[in-house]
Amino acid sequence: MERSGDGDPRQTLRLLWPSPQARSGRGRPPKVSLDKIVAAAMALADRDGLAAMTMDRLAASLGVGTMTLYTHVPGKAELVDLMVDSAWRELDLTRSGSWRDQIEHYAKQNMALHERHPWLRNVSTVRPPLGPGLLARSDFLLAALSTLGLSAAETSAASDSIVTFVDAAAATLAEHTHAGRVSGQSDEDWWAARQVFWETIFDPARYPAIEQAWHDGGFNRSPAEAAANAFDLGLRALLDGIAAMAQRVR
Amino acid sequence: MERSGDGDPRQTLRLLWPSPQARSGRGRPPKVSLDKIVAAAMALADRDGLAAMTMDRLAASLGVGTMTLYTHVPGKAELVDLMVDSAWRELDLTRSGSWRDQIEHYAKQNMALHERHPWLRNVSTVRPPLGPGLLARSDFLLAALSTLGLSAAETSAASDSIVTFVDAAAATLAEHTHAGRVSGQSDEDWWAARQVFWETIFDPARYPAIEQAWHDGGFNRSPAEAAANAFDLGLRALLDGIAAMAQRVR
DNA sequence: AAGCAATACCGTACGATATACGGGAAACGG
DNA sequence: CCGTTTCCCGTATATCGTACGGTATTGCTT
Repeated sequence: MERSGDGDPRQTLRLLWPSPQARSGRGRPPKVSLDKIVAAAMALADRDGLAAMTMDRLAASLGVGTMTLYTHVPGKAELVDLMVDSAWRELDLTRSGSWRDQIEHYAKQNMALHERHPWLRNVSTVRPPLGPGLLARSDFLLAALSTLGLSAAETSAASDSIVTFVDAAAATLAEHTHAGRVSGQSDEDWWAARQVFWETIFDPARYPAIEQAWHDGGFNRSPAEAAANAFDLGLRALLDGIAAMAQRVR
Repeated sequence: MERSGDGDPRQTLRLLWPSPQARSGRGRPPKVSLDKIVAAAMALADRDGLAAMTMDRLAASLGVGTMTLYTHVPGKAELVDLMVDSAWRELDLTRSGSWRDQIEHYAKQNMALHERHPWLRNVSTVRPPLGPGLLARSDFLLAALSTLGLSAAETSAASDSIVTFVDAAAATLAEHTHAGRVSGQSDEDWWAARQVFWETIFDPARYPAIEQAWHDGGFNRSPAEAAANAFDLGLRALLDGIAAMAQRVR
């Protein structure tokens, strides 16, 4: 599969930041609005996965003809961009507590977001749409980190690294939590394959460190628990490291 | 859009770990081998992007009929799985120096890998194919981290968190380094949109922290440089944090 | 030498998908 | 009532992945 999103960025921008031009009143009144299309697309992707979100099905779920969608959106890629920014706008970015509390709050919110919208992990996070959702997130993180006394470049890099880690970890965690419920691929197959792999194929002699970790109980947890632990430990370590850098500056 | 990879995991396993059954000699001799198909697919994706790697074009590049590919591979998803593991097998995992040196070596190798195979960022890293490449990587990381004296669960979580961060950061960096050279989307558009955005749309009053960071020169660097800085700083912080955890255990 | 079994090759056809095109319908102002 | 504007949507096309079934080429057996 490819990645979704990343339509013509100029088109996407125009849709994300609509100029407040009032409708002239002339012409046929719309049956659907852009907002409703995006909302319906998200609902469809939430329920059946991103692959099932086809223009045909989306139009049907709105009770309109397929080509009607193209009066409101230049193409599917731009629509996915809008879905992504709309999702980000759901984040509760209330500020409270120390910078660290704020970052951890962001991490939790991000987890919940991926839980609600599992399709987010199927959309590339590189070169995201420059919408209000993304900007609000950046603003939140930069504000939280700016209290640390790092240089502007370091603050920016720290923010980016947090975004990178948290997004990736949340996506992984959501994948395992949802456990293929919707992912378009039967989870039983995956588990069966995993079983077969460990019992039949895995060669302990060739991968001693893995064997050792297994023996020491490092893999006793379910994949979902393991992902959650990796999320927690990684975030803690990352923030500890950033805090230490700030300490050094003072 | 969508993500590639994630074919039937059982089929993929069978292909990743071929049993050493010698060909009987009977039957028509193959014109192509699985290895050649995977190599050609990677070359095609390297040059023209993953979206351009269609079964038709792949077959043509091998001088074979399209359906011939299906004698060697159950489907495209499985083929992408094989490409991914094959890419990971390119990592040079020579061990030398401290645990930290080893992790940093891994990070550099991973960067180079994404540089060579930009399409990797379009393939989901969740639930990766359990092939030799993935196992070698896990073994390398677990071995490096096992010297720290953490518990087995912590070691495993630390390894996972490093994988999460490094993969995501390397993918982001490669995206910006390649600068749309091949990504299937003209980079000029993106830059133009970015320009327009900052000059026309961005509202400083609404996003004070971003405005402040901009004013302080936090965005003076190119996106590629910024991504590289985020990679460096994030990895440093993450490893500092893990080292501190290990310190505390002793 | 002739038949047979096994294996690989591949042309054709089908269903799914995004979307270009162009005509038709509904509202408004004049 | 007519022209203009805006939106709706049926039809058609190009691109994919791949199911199906027939064909070609080899070694083995007799």
